[in-house]
Amino acid sequence: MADSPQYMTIGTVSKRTGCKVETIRYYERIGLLPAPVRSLGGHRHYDHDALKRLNFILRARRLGFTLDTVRALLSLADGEGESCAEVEGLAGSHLAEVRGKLEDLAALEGVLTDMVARCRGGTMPDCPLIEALFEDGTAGRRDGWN
Amino acid sequence: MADSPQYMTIGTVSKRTGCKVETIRYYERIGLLPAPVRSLGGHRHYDHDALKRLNFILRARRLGFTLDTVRALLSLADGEGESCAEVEGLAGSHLAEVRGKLEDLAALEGVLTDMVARCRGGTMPDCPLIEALFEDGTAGRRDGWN
DNA sequence: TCTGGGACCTGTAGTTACTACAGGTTCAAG
DNA sequence: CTTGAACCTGTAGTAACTACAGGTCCCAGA
Repeated sequence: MADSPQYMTIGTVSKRTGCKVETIRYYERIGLLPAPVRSLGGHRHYDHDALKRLNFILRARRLGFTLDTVRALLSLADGEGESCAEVEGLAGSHLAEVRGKLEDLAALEGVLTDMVARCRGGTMPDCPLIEALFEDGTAGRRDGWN
Repeated sequence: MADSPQYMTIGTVSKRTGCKVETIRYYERIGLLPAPVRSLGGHRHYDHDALKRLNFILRARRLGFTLDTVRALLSLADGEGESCAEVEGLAGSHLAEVRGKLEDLAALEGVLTDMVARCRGGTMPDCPLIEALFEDGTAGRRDGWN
């Protein structure tokens, strides 16, 4: 509204969305954003729809959806498919995943808290935390954690 | 005890630890595991210390420590440093991270649950979940989520 | 003693979701 | 017309593995 009437440069879009310039180009490369029109010199010019679409992507990402799921969500939003039911399916299974991760993390937190607590006070070798890692004892329930 | 008296092949180690063969070789390549002795033909032969060390790594990974932190933990376990205090530092800051992620995930779960609930029943376009992603509304507090 | 095939070897490329260059071109203000 | 910030492409790096391809070794059974 206050910047430029008909188009935005990639830098402007970046500032408005908080998404880095390289990431915007990346989203275009992998086909999440359509290729925008270009200036004579080859600079990208974006319109408001592009901004809306990028914001959609960014919000979905913030909610933890993978880019593949975002792609699916976008094509549903674009009108392919029966929409609501499918969207609910995608969101539902993502939600299940999130709940699984929550459980794992909570368990992890417990074990770590324990370990750190046992550590308190010592300053010499034979650290109980190191020992705990060497001894057996199933801590944290499954892999896939970074 | 029941397998082979003096050495184990990489496959045996894999079965005993649940760690894939390729991952074991990977850990060796990046210097987390020492290079084992080799047979005349070039096959790796592991002893019990190697098994212990690998189990240490795997447990630390299950607790969500990064390989870099595991490396630090291992060198502390190997006797470099004052041990306990430093270990507590590493574990403590990891714990803080885990707690941060827990908070984020919990917030996420709330928003997703809401969205999915709002979706219930509909089968036509104008899905409220898609709408929610297009509209403004700060959902999920920070990035870094996959 | 020979042989078949499963286990092992190295080295490279793919995965996810970006980020960070290098080396060059364009745009717009002064 | 000149600067220099912003833009361009293309490639490589990040974490922590995983998955080949193409070849070699080992050992149990005949």
